[in-house]
Amino acid sequence: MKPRITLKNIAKEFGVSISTVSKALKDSHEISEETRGKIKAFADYYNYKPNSLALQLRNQKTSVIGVIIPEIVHHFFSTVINGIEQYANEKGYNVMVCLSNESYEKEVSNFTVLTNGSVDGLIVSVARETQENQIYKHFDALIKDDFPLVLFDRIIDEIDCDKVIIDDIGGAFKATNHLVEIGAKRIALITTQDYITVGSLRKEGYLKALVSNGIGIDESLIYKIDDTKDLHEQIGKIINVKNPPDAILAVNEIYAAIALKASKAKGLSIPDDIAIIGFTSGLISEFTYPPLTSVEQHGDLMGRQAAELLINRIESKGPNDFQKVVISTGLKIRKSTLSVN
Amino acid sequence: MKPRITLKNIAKEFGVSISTVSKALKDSHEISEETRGKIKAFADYYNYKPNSLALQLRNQKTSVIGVIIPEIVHHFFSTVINGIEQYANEKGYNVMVCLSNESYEKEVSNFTVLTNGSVDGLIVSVARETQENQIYKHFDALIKDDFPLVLFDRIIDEIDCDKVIIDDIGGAFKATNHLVEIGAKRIALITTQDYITVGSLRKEGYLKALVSNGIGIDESLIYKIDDTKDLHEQIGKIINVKNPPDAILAVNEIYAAIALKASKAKGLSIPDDIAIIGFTSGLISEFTYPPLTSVEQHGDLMGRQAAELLINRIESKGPNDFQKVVISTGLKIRKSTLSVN
DNA sequence: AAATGTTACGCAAACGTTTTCGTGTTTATA
DNA sequence: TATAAACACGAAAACGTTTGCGTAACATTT
Repeated sequence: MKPRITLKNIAKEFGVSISTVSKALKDSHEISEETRGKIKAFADYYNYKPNSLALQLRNQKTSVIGVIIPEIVHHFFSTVINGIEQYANEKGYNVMVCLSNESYEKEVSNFTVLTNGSVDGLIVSVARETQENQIYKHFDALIKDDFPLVLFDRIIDEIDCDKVIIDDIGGAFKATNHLVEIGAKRIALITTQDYITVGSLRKEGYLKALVSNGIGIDESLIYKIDDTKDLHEQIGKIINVKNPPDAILAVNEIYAAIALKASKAKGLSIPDDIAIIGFTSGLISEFTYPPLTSVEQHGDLMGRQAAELLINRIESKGPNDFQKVVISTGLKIRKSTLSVN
Repeated sequence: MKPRITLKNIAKEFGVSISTVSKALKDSHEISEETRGKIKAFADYYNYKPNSLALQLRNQKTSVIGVIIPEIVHHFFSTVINGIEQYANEKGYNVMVCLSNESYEKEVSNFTVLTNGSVDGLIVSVARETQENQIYKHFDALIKDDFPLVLFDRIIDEIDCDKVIIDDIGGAFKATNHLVEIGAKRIALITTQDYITVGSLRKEGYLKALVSNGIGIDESLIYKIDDTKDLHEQIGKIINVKNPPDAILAVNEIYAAIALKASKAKGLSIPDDIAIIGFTSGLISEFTYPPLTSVEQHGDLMGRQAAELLINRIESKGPNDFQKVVISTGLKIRKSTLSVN
């Protein structure tokens, strides 16, 4: 790569000082019209652009936001990034994305790299392993230094910072209510392991709805999927019993789609024999047969919110109280809960 | 935010020079065991970490890779980013993601920001608008300076740099052949506007397969979708005619899924009345009913390749010839082309 | 006793920029 | 004609780091 042209180069070219060049390029009245013209023409011709590293160092500001997420090949997270990027860009920030791959170690290493001055603030969704082990040292270090930090979706209550979450309880509540309304009696919940906060929150909403409808809680209808094992097998077992549930609430799109597939394979009719709702963020629900009723998560909005909180934090002088923003969900009703009759 | 601790702080604390501190922290033998110990303990206690901006400026290296893609809420692109991130990380690089949103202007502005010293190299998939207008000034500027650049998927032939592409021709060829093999006579192609390179390459493979099978080319079976208009309407028109095609090759998953939906709505049986194949990168194809046979694109691999080419370019001294790597596709056969009979 | 070697540190340049504060020269004012 | 502005520029510090070189003070060798 050719070395980039610098102020020093230009200065040498005209036998003037670096500061003269700098001022000339900034149209300072301190520099004569003549000198200014020459320098600007030259700089323009050689496509001079100030080295942003130097500027960042001098201004003690990078205008970069770091984002650490568990994975990127996941529709929900990409919509969030999209939202972050949109808002950040409007405000003149760039986005640096790092993946933890659900690993604690990787998350910590991302923290170390990003908080060494490369970014002005951090937006994080916690890795599964971190949630599992509950080791938050890397967060504590940031908090102690008042480093701008926003957690989203997979948050940690103990950490004192701005947070953005989906209204998981409300979403599951609405969905479960809907299932009750269409006549379901034995509503199964397909969820994640307990340490995944969103999983347990959705379970909470599910339980709340059952209670408020006077339906008894049947623990045997709550299935906790292990994401590291075969999904089709685990979910198949829920459907392939003598007396399967008459409705299913799945905490994500994949679980719901697999349950749908398994139900059809067993010859059950949907929604008449079994109604299915999934939390969603992707396009699958729309294209299954029948299409899946789903709890919509508005990842874009979540990303925008997170970015807004972070940038406010970065640019604010005084200490403000930390906020916890809740993004409400929508229930998109499709054929998997809508009897044609 | 609390100001971060620097070498200068530590130096002042112990009344030594900055260089002494720097050397002590690097375990230099030039510094006495005693001084070294004190300094390291202090630095450790206050969690000193060298400011990476300063290092980047000094070393003239950021260890950051810039990635510019048209959109991120797109399964294919997220898999590519995933691949890039994986490989980059293995090599000690970080990834900065920018979105062009298919806009020429945004792409240019991303170029400007990223090439001002923030990144060591750039991986780009060209925005639709740029392909449409064929204005490549921003690329030319980079090429002239030998700035490390890799194009992927949506590439520009005229630009002299490393490139990674999907074997679009081969993929479409294989898919079309498969359709012929299962007995299709009137194979429609649902593709994009011509200026989208991948679209026209896939069309090329489609045509090649027809020719090699001695099937006449019927231009009226080639449908060019306008992404800015209603997809369901445009694709519906293809199916809802007296004599619809008996097979469809769609250049992406969404087109294929919509065609499938429209066919079912019309009461056509799949694959017996109409067989469907889509290029894919997402999960939709797996969960439609029936599941869609698809041309798999291996975005992860593509990302890894792009990152590898770029990092080699960044780290290589002498000028090497530019490479064009072709990632081959797979044909995943599912029920949409597999008659149950 | 002189020469040499070792130890333990500091100085200063370099990366590229901005900006404050001089300062020498010219021009305008009293 | 002396004095004050106005003009046009340069020096240097600052952001935080690394590193080659210089050098005192002390230790060892011949």
